[in-house]
Amino acid sequence: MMTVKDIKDFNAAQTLDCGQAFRWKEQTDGSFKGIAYGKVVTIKAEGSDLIIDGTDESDFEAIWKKYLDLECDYGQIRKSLEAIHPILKEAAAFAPGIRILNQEPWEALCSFIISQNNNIPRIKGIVERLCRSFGEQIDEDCFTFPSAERIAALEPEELAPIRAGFRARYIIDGAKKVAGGEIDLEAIRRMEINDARYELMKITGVGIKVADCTLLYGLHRLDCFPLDVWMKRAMAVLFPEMKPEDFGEYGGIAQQYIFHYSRMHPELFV
DNA sequence: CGCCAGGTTGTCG
DNA sequence: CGACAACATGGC
Repeated sequence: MMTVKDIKDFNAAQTLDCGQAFRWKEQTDGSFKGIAYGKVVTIKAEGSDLIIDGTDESDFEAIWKKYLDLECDYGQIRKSLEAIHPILKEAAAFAPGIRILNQEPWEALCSFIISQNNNIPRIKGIVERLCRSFGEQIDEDCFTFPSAERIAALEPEELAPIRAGFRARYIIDGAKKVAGGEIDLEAIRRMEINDARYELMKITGVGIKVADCTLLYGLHRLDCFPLDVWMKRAMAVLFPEMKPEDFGEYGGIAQQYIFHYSRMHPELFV
């Protein structure tokens, strides 16, 4: 158990249930239980403190501090974003505790391949079955996200039980290219943004949007601004005069504020 | 039943 | 080049 005192600009629900990650489950007490980097933890806020159950100082320093992006000054970033547009200011004020997670790159890539033409509850279900079927069991009812190597060895029919539909062969193609070294996610992390996109789009089933989600959520490229159906609506209705690049080096964080704000206010788009 | 969901692909004109 | 159906699956 670890307590992080006096934490600012972080809210577990806003961060873990805003559509950037698909494996965190809200518990009856309002905490969130999840798995990353092979470890299971439960995260909750108590007043201005952040409590992480199932970890210790060493794992916190090695994993969770980075995973939750606690080293980044979101107060400062939010202030700079708020100056860009009044509606962005409103969206940021609506969920000021959102942070962009540092997810495992392959998990982010695979999860967003699954996300295409799909809805969030069903994405969560497919990811859950994927982990339960092919991940490593950590404890009762807890499984890791299966490695690219594990998935690369499967035939499409073996993925049928997770009910990913037409995405099954995309998942396997991605796994083969990552496991085989044809695509080096850590090298992509440091590439110029368009080269990075081009590399990821060598995978069948990865277009610009899945590439940008992988870059933002898996490789922490905060300037990536993924445009899904919600963001396209939001841009057309709320920011008609703006383009993604106008949101600057922290556009990805702006995108997450806007995405969450839009999903919580569907009446804006009827 | 038809439409939609954090899209992408292949195929037309 | 741009438009558009098809792609599995499940909820409404």
